[in-house]
Amino acid sequence: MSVFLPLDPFSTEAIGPRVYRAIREAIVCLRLTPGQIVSEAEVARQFGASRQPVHDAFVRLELSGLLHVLPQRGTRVARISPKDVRDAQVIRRAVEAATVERACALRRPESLAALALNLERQAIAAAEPEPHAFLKLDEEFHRLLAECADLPMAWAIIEDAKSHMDRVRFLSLPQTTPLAALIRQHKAIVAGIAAGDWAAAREALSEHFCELDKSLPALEAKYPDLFERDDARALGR
Amino acid sequence: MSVFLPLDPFSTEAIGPRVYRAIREAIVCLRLTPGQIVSEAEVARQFGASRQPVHDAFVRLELSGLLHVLPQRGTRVARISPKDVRDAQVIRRAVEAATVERACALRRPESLAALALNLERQAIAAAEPEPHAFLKLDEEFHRLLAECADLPMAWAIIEDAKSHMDRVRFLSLPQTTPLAALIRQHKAIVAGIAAGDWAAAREALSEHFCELDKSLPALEAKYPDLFERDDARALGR
DNA sequence: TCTAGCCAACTAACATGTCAGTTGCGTTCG
DNA sequence: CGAACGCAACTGACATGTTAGTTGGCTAGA
Repeated sequence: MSVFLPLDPFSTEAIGPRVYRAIREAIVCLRLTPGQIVSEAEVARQFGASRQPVHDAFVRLELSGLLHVLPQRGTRVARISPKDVRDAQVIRRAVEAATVERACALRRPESLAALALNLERQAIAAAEPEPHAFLKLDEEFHRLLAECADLPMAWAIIEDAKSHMDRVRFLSLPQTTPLAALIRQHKAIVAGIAAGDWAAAREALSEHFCELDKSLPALEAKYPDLFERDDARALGR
Repeated sequence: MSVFLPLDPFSTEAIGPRVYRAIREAIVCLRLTPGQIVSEAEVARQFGASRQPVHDAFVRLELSGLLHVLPQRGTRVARISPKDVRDAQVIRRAVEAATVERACALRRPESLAALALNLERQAIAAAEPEPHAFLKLDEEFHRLLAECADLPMAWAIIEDAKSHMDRVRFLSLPQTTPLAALIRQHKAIVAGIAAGDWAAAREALSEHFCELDKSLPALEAKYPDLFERDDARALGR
């Protein structure tokens, strides 16, 4: 049993992007452990593909900061770096605020309808014991926000920042913030956009980012091996 | 005579990153024309390297939106897209504002000293007829800002956004904004950070972004072939 | 003249071969 | 026992071979 979701053998999509998404998903969902060593050849073997598409994926994941490639030595899944998580949050807060601001200015009816539909689905998914469906919808929600602002570049950045924050969220899944609060904030954001009320939307968004920081120190104490130490960059440990 | 700066044959740095930088620089400085077709094999030949490092560079440049790769068909230098330029500006404004805000909070003496030194050099470079030195220092200035805020992620984003804006700037080089105004804004930003006066720094920064928009329509009319048309994505043209 | 079809030449995607650098583990020598 | 050496096994970087998909031009047929 592999840590990667198997590739659909009937898909006509190129292998490269599918391998990339599969590896990324495994990292963000912590099925690839922070700090774990991975090798291009070994991962290629697991996918039944050649090293080339895996190499391309590694290049992209290194750019996102999810992998650390040490030339001629090896590659490891980036440990969770509290600084990186906080920095990603700063970036995301700035970019997503600008996104919401523009969404307020545009108020695209189709995108707002898509957001409303997504909100309904969130309410349903929140009732399930399995959090996976909700997390997927949460991702979709923020993608739709960027679409609503007609800012695809913003989504690329938010997606990257989010990946670092999501690993922490996955780590704290049992004692996570009640989903009801998140949904309430989501609804307030959409309401703000629909009303063209930037201040309200911005306020709701900024609440959305407050939770994470509090849980970080406890998690770091509980799972020290998954966290980056400020010193020591050796391959060992 | 090639559009690429030749690679230093004595460098011990890996070929990949050097090829990447050389291609990127050629695109941003418009020595590779927007819309121009490039091929991995041909570029590799020009560098005297294999296709592999060029391929890796293409992957990264496509992610930045500076290249458009059409699978099995070809790759072309992205035309200047007014929407992309404006979107990049929105992103950069948001991220760089957050950067300056944090720089104001940190007020790192070493980074401020480096900024001060850079400002002096800008004043000297502004006197030269050749704008290249100044543009290099401008790039350095914004990198130092991110360093001052201890936000390396922000610099990666700003660098990407900047590349799209810089192509427009290169296009308008003769009738560009007087450098004196830019330097004045730079000084105001640094003064604001040094004083911990976020409002002042933010104000100076936002002036910094006002120039570009005005020149876009005229440039688009003057060089229609270098600009993205909203329709038509065919390889021809 | 126009059209349909074939084909050569190109592309990037994918696969694999080769290389230099790194590492860790034995072994050998002090 | 411990330090130094050497070697085998690994890594990703780089090189190159192979393939499928696209394109544009030529030609055969109307």
